[in-house]
Amino acid sequence: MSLRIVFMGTPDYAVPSLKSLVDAGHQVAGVFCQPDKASGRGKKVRFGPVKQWAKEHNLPVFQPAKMRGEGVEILQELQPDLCVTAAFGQILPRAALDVPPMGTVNVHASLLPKYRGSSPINWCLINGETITGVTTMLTDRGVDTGDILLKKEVEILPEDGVPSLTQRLSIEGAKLLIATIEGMQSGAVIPTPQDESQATYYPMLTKDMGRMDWSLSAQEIVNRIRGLSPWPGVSFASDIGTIKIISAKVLGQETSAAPGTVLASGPKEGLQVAAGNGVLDITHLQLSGSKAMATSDFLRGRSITKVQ
RNA sequence: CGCGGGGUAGAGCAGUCCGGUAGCUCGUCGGGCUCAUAACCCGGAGGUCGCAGGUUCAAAUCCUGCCCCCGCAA
Repeated sequence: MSLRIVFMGTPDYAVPSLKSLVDAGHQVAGVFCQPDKASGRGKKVRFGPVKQWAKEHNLPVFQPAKMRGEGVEILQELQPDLCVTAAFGQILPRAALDVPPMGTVNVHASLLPKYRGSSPINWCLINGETITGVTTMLTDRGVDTGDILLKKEVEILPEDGVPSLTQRLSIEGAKLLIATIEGMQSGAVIPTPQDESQATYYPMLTKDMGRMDWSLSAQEIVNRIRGLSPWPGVSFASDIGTIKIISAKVLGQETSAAPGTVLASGPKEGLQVAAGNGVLDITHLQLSGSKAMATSDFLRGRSITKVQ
């Protein structure tokens, strides 16, 4: 049976879920996303991915600055059976949660109750997890604390960064969402409270998390590079300016050199730096103001002798 | 008008302020040396200096307009 649904989401991660609702034949009565912000070079206003997609498919878009008040009024007028959220970026007030009779389903990019919070994908990578997943849950007043509906595991590949993992999770999330709604309608899906003793919460990322700490092990540094890409990234100061690491790997050797010591730097050797444990081989980097490139290319025209 | 960096050989850069022979590292091609090499030596090829116009005896360099790329900030 087709439902009348209001969708709330903003970035790329949310698009497949929205699309799956439309493809499944549900009536998407409205799409909420964060207000447009002047962004990018030149301060141009550009639409977020969800708004873009919604516009292209002639779905009504609403962008209240705050859900409380104005947003809730719009929601009430839309009279949805169900609300679906996916990386919406706003916490819904109780008045909004009270609107849809069937509740508000959130598509969260982790295996709840682990990795609650706004940046689960980043944190999984930072912590070096090998398995993550997506969870559908009934939103309550806490952050990612509602009853669980369905979960699906997703493997994290060694070469995964935030963009690639986000893409796979968003697709799995979209499938899980459809299965969840079907299950709710048939009664096959039973909301299950989260095990609070297993819960973990991770905060939003901040810019200063991207500062390099050479005392970490090479593997930990690699994990951070993966989990903090593309923003804020991991960067360090060098004798020629601030350098952001695009990708790096752990070199299979030990060193007694102090963390932060440049062990090799050249077009052929690449850039090898001693970490707290092991050696970091920086394979792709980007000098501030310049574009990203392979380290071997970069070192044809520049040389790095010191890092901090 | 948010701030800023950049476009020069296949790649990455210097040269531009102060106009005057197109330079460096790597790659590539040929030759040499070595038990050997991400080693070394010798030699060569390869560039409308982003595009268009202007100034000049002379423009990568100075002036004007345009195109494209990137960092910060948000």
